[in-house]
Amino acid sequence: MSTTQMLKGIIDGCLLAIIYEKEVYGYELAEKLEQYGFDSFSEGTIYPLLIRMQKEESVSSTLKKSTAGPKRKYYTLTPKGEEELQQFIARWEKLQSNVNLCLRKQ
Amino acid sequence: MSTTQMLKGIIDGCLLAIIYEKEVYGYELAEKLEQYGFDSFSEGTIYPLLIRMQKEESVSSTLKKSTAGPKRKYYTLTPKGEEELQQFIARWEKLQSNVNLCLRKQ
DNA sequence: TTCGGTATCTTGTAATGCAAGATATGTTGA
DNA sequence: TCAACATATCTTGCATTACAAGATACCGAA
Repeated sequence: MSTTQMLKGIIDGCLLAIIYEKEVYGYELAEKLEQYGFDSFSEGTIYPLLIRMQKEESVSSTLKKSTAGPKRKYYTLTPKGEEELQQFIARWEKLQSNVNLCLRKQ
Repeated sequence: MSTTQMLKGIIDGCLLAIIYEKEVYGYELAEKLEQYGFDSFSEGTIYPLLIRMQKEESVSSTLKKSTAGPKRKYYTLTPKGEEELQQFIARWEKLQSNVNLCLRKQ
């Protein structure tokens, strides 16, 4: 993952972090991101990302019955996903530092 | 500018911040970004951005002779650009806080 | 006069976030 | 019973983006 991916891929990292914390399903992820202050990540953003991440073997999923509604697809991190989370954190911290260097000057 | 633009448009904000600090030309901007820790923003990224920002009247430019080489196009912020810089700073701070909320949990 | 460094710009590509909407399941109440 | 609603996932198509690669041009010095 290059710097490009970093700039564009901030949500990926957030998803990894939330999944790491606790097994969650897609719909729940959208709600959590909103709780954390993001302005509305539609499912049109999240589901394709989860599918991609599963194809890349960063997450795995299992279907479970819901109390109300169709089956939920719960996601957990694979070892590869955990590694990617660590790499994301490192890149995110570098990005923060770089951008803040640009801004501090004024 | 939406959240999408925010995620993708971090470099825009950095350019605005650097130009605000001091009149600069494109080639110089690429060097500064590298100084600040960014991993190599090629001119293929920066020049199209500057052209777009000028079209949107966030920056204005004047040509000046160089000590060595072709004329340099020096950029300064317009009032609109200054306003956008302030908006970028606000969005950047919100983004930092949101992402760090996701990460802090683990 | 040619070579290397400086400087800007263009073209084409892959990836991204998302709006919009399709699809499916379960609960509830009229 | 069955219509309405909330839950839940997935797909399609679009505009934007960062960037690699390379074209163009100018200048000074060897």
